[in-house]
Amino acid sequence: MKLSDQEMARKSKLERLAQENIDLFPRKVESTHSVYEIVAAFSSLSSEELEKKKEKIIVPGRIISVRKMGRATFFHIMDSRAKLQVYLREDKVSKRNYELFSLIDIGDIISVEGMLFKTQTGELTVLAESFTFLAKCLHPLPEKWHGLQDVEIRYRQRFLDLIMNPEQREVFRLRSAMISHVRKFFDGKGYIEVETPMMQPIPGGALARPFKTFHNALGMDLYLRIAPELYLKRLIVGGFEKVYEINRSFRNEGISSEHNPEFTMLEFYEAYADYNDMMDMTEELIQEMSLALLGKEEIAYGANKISLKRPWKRLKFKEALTTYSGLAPSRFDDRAGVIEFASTLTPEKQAPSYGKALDVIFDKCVKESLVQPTFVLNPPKEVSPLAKAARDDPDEAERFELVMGGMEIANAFSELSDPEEQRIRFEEQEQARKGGDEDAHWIDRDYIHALEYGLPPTGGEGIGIDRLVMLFADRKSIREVILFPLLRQKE
RNA sequence: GGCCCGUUAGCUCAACAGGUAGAGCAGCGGACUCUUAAUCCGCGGGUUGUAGGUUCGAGUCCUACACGGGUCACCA
Repeated sequence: MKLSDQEMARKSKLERLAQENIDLFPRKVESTHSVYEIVAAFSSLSSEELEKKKEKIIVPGRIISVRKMGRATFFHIMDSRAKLQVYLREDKVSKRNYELFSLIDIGDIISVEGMLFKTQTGELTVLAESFTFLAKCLHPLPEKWHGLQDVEIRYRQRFLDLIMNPEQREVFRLRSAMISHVRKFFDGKGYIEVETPMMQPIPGGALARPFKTFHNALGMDLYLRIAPELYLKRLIVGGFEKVYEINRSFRNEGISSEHNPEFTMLEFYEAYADYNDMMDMTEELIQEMSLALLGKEEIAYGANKISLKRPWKRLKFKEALTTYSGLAPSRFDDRAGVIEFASTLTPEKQAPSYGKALDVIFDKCVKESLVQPTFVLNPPKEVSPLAKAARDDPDEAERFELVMGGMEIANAFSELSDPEEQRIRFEEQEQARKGGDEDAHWIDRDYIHALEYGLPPTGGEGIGIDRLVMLFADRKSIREVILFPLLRQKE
């Protein structure tokens, strides 16, 4: 790897530091505060108050800017949440140490010991008495004014993105807070958090293509899970009334601004509940989350404002089709015509049936129109092999999809609990699979066996956490809310 | 996978119609003890994504490839 002139300069400074007998990789640094803690605790104090306090602090951080003026230097250090100015004077730190400081570059990590004061412009600043070298940054940092813009570098070298772009750090801080909120919410309702297999002999719980792997010792094919659903329902059979899991699922499909091959899903199941209860709980969870983390019930998403005020719109799947698809309601009576129409939307794959065709039309023509949170109720049963049939129509499923900002955020149903019907539905899926539908559900006999021990009436739901973060953080690409999104290998 | 767009110094970007690749920041040297996009003086830094082609001459035109973005398809 060829070094640039700037990298050579940094490397030679590192060597000179080594010659000065400075520990280049110290094991531990004592500190009294983080940068953020200092800013939070002392910013509001006046010069006089700081003077009186004589607070001596030791604070570590990364140098992000330097302004040298002869025998004095101002620079800023930062931590993940704040930055702090340091004032370094030759007469305070000794001539030798002041010269040593010239071996330190923007990007290096140091700790500074000194007293706090305020400059003439009122900025909280550390008057340094000494500094300790903690780590060398061997590459120049991106430009201070524009930061790092190149999306490819931002994703491939996320650490650089995080160093340079504070708003990006905030996205991931928000993501973390959202996940904490989810846990608090369910723990508070008496749910227990569980972990179910990510490697499964039969990938179930959703209609999607899996990643395949192999266990050497057992000589056994395994699949990365496409959903935790069937295992969570086994736990309901086992007697846990309320379970949730928040973790990764994997789908071997296209990558887009709404799809990453591995993504984080919240799934929760509650015995003696149905999909109506799930709707109430979803509204409550997301609305409270917004109030708690964003301080409001309305979120800005691109040019749109999304109101999370309850209750949210509830719309029958068929109504959604007739209202938003642009097709006259009467056209939906012509089953062959609907299949024909759906096929024009997906020329590479003919919709094999009426239910599938309706689903295609919903995806292509309806979803993007639903910006405000909308529960789309009762989609075709045939695309919902794990849901109970609707109470008033045997062709519909007792299921909803929550659509928001044009994206599907959640999917829930009153769980199918009749083992015999489940077996028939699996067999129908098997037929579709044989007919070339690679996404059709596999037959999971062990799951049917579990159902035979009795699954109580159960409501269950999955929420796409990444997409929810996109909405809360106002990001248009799922890669912006996943720390390390999958990219093609370079070279 | 199809189509469109992009790839120039460490970073952010210029370079008209094909005619010696530039700027700001960053870096290096110098001046400067309240600066904060510090300021002032000087200097270095490029296989223009890769490989070919057209041309007297290619960052610029053509072809292929790589990577990224967008979009459609596939898919939640």
